[in-house]
Amino acid sequence: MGKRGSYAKSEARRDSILRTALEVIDTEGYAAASVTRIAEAAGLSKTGVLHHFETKEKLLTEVLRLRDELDESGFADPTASLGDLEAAYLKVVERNARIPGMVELFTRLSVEATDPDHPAHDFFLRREADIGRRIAETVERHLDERHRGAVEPDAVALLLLAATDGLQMRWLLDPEIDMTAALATLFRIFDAVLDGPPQD
Amino acid sequence: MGKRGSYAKSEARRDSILRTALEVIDTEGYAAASVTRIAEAAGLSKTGVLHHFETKEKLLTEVLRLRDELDESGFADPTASLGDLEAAYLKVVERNARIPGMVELFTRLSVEATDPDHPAHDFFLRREADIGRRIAETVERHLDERHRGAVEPDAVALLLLAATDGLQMRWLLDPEIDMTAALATLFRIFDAVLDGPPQD
DNA sequence: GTCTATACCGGGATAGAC
DNA sequence: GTCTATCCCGGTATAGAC
Repeated sequence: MGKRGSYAKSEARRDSILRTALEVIDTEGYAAASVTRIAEAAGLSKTGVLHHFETKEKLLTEVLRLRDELDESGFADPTASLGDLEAAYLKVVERNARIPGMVELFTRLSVEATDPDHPAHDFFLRREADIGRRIAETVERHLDERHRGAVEPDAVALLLLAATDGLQMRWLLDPEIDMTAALATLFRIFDAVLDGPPQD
Repeated sequence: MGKRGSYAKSEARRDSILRTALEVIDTEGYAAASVTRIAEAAGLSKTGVLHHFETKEKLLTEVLRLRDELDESGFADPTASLGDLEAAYLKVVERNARIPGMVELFTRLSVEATDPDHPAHDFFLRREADIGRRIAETVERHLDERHRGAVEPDAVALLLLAATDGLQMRWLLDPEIDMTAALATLFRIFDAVLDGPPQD
């Protein structure tokens, strides 16, 4: 040992780079998601940044991971109600609607990561599974309080996530789209079905 | 004048190239969506293909436009019922679930075309508006028969389109996903709400 | 282990030669 | 109008300073 200091420094550097990248992309848009620009903003050279993350793709994957961590505060709660979930979810989407750069980064990486060989492939697979499971659990619990069997929680979770991604893509194409309103409508529809009379 | 024959020939060539491209992508996947491969399959040189379409992006945009034409037979009918729409819609998605190459092309272009300067930007803007309007009209008509005011048709159309795009993206990431089942569930939920008691 | 300098590669834009 | 030369830029690989 005696290397402890180095590890700590490296960790701090990585974190500092990621937070800088996050901010730069938020304020300057997706165009700022270049290694050069991020390095410049973080106060070191391009090579310096790459020393910590190896490739651009890995760096950006970590940026997304950090963003998720910061966003997650809301719907990580396993005891949340459906209303809590909706509120937390809409809050995140509403915030996203002000940072096209980050949404674009997320969407582009989502598509790239479709390739099983892409460094972010596993990240997205896990991410979708994790968030989906948490949503499904909340829906499941909601059903306990009323009546079961009407709708499969997994299907609701999948639809909610897919609709969100699709809306973000569409919003990038046409910023006039009101993502929050559309998702609020979807929640309202879910509510109507989940709270409706039990299926026979 | 005197060039009439050329125009006709050029039109025929364009069409033949597009149909070849469609088939090649369907059978060989997204990797086959290269100008070289398409040219080869269509029996002319790369330059020959580009002579008719200028850039790869414009060529691929036209491929998507042709695919839409071929798919549209189903839900172009302005007198269709909600059930008809659902059947036609699910048929298209079900077919897509067998041709990852075309879905990948569509998804990738969707994201690229997000840029207002992209040659396919207007195409996608118009496409989404057109299909959305048609869906909304069908929903609207469905509401006439029962009760209005419960849900805005435009919101339903937007959600359906967004969910479809999101599901396709997710399916590319994880082919285990059953897109058709998920969309069938969404239709079922829409039905439940639209057929429910009028809102007060 | 952290970081810089430099050079390389590929794509896209630009400009000038023909 | 085309073809080529050149340059810039972003990402990557290597050598070496500290």
